[in-house]
Parts: sequence; structure tokens; C-alpha cells
Amino acid sequence: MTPFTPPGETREKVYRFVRRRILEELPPTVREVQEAFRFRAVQTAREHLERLVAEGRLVKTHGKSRGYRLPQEPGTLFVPLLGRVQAGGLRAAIEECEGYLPVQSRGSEELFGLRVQGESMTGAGILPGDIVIVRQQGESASGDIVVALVGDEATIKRLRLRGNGIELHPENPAFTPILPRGDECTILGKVVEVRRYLEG
Amino acid sequence: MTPFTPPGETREKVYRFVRRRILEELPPTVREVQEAFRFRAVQTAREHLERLVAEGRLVKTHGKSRGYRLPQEPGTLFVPLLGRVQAGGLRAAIEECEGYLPVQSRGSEELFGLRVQGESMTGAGILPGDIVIVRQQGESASGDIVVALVGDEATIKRLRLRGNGIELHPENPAFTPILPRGDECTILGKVVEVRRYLEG
DNA sequence: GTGTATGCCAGACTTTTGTCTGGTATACAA
DNA sequence: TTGTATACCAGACAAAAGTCTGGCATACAC
Repeated sequence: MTPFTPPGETREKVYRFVRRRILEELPPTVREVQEAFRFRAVQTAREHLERLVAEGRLVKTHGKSRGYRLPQEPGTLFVPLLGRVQAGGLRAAIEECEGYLPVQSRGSEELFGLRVQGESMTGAGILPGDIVIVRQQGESASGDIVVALVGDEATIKRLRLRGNGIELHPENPAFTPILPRGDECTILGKVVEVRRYLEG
Repeated sequence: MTPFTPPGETREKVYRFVRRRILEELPPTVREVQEAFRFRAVQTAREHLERLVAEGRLVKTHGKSRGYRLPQEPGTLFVPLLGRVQAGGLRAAIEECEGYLPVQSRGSEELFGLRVQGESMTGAGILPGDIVIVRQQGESASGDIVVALVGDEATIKRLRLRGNGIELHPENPAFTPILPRGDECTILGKVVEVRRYLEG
């Protein structure tokens, strides 16, 4: 009755099907897998899926619909792209963002994108119009490129720690370093990625 | 009994919640929306959702679980990241890629990522170690930054059309332009995006 | 043979989830 | 006043989707 299928062959196809569905639209339901492969029993689809979970090729949330996911999801997160950030208004700027950017990430990070204004970092290959991806973190290390709120506008500079104080260094000889006093500067986060879209 | 909520305010929050969920993990179920906003009736969540559909801000598949989607999904594509490309081997290089990158795209394009080697384009803010996203297209316009196969290695240069011939210009005074004869140079495609990962 | 594993099926149960009917309270305009 | 709209709630029903028990057939090792 049962036509013989080499071990693992169907499962491989099931894996590719599920993977494709997860990446391109929505994780399939068990019955959607069943129908895609014309299994006559739901259980057959379920067995393949549970097997893939046992093998570590998929992970799932028990009992929830469309609960199958990829183990280390390419970790694509959509982060808000901000036009400009003004004093104190990071939260507000995120609410009113221009759009969203896909970013690879481990998921639990708080990221945002920011459009670059000015030429103070051209020496580091960061040009006006570029987009920087910023991870929100209060403290950063000396040498990191950071986004800081100085006065009432956000700027991008290289951070230098000097004793108890901090310095914000441009990377362009035409600009001079900023030496803020403690209370007039907030570090919004560290630049983890730079992007430049050459069209559109 | 009912605390008064300004018209549309809750709906706005519901929209943002749903959008975030769709982009970052999985579309929520109606009851997940209900719980997120602590509505005491499922119907309240459903009314907001159906309203958003009526307004065209969401679309849905009737009867299916987690059926709410965004109208014009950002279209995220995963493109292969190549380490290096050698003569004739673009197809082969794509097969043996180092990994995949999420890229926003209209879908029908043939894209690949390429790691930058050398300093010939530092003047355009393209540094060694950066990744360029390339759209495969035989012909490009003068002024485009392109990836060309000259000899047996791929290089990134700015394209200049001069009469019938082409010139490949570096963007760094320490390098000299390449003036290839027609048959010793293939344009693999145009650089549409530049990325730099500052950690990991 | 026996035992074990895989691949598949039949049918049912249970939970989750989508859907629906009818209701209350507030605000606003005719 | 009446009517209409929004925002919300209560409780239910029905479909979708996850889960489970038991079974059969083939293959392979002991």
C-alpha cells in the first residue's frame, strides 16, 4: 500500500517548505503542511514537524497556532528609522518614525536607525544621508562611535573617555572635538552598523 | 463605567502593536491583542482590527489564524553574501556563499552581497571590510558604482562611459583608473547599497 | 523468527482562535 | 428629545488548529 520513500527524503522537503514559509510569509499550520504534501493524515505532517524539532532544525511553541519557527532565526528585526532626534524625545521620535529597516539582530536589543546629517564623520566613512543603526545603551567604551544628545540635537561622534569626563571627537579635520560637561550630554547609544542606499 | 478614551487613540495604539508584531515576529491573534490591551471582551479587539482593515491600514485573510497582515509588506529578501568572486564564477560563488543578508527589495531583482577588499573606493565612503549589495545588470550608467570582473578578480569602481569605451575610476588618489579593452572586463552589476558592521 | 525503526494512515479529542448577537455608557449633532 | 457614532463588554458558537491513541506496512538488524 505505502509507496516506499527513502528515509529522511520527505522530511527534507518538509523542512525546506516550512523554512520557506517562515522566511517569506507566515509559519504554516500543521494542516497546511499536510495539504502541501497531500498526506492523508494530519499526524503524518505533525510527525515530520516534531521530528525536525527533535533534531533541532525547528523550534516551536507548544499549543500555539503557527508555532513553528527557525532555531536561530536569521534574527531579522525591523527597527524604526528616525529622521531627527531632539532633546529628550527619543521615545517620541520612535513613535513618529519615518519607516522601518530590516536588521540582523539577536532580538533582545533595542535598536533604531538614524539618518546622518553633517560631514563631521566623513573620515570614518559616514557620509551625510547615510543611515546608522544604533543600539541603545547608556555606557559605551572609549573608541566607540556613538550617538549623543548635546544641547537639543543628536550628533554622531567617536567617544573618548578621559579620566572622569568624556570627549566627542569628529572624524574630519574641519570640525573640533566637543568636551561636554556631565549634565549637558546624554549618550543615546552605540552605532553598530552604517548603511548607504545609492538609489531610491 | 466606561472610562472615556478619545476617538481613535486606542486604535492608533492597536495599529502600532499589530504592526510591530507582524514585522518582528508573528501576526497576533485577536485574543493576543485583547490581552495586550487588557480588553475584557474579545470583540473589542476584533472591532479595532476590523476597523483598521476597513480603513485600509491592515489586510486580512478571513477565518485563518493570525490572518492580519500589512497592506504593502516591506518585501524583505535574503541575498547571498559572497567572500570573493573569481573569473566566470559568479554562479559558483553564489552557491558557496558565506551567509545571507536581509535586504529590502521589490522582489524580482537579482541581488548579491560582496565583501569589499582594498582601499580604492575610500573616497566614496566604501572601506575595506564593508559589504556592498549589488544588483546584477549588464549595463549601467556613467557615474554608477559598479562591480566589474577585470582579469580574474572582481573590483569595485565608479563607471565612466567615454565614447564607445568604458573607464573604471577608483575614488582614492593613490590608485589609477583602469581602461579595459572590451573583452577583458565584465560588469557584474551596480552597487545599490553599502553596509558596514561595526561589531561582530 | 523477534525486535525495532521508519513512514504513513484513521479517527477522535481539546484547545485555540475567529466570529457573532446583543447589550451598556458616553459624546455629539439634528 | 431622537438619532447616530464611538468605545467597550458579556457570553456564546463554530471553525481552525494542536494534540493524541492506535493501527498497518515496509525495511533492517539480531
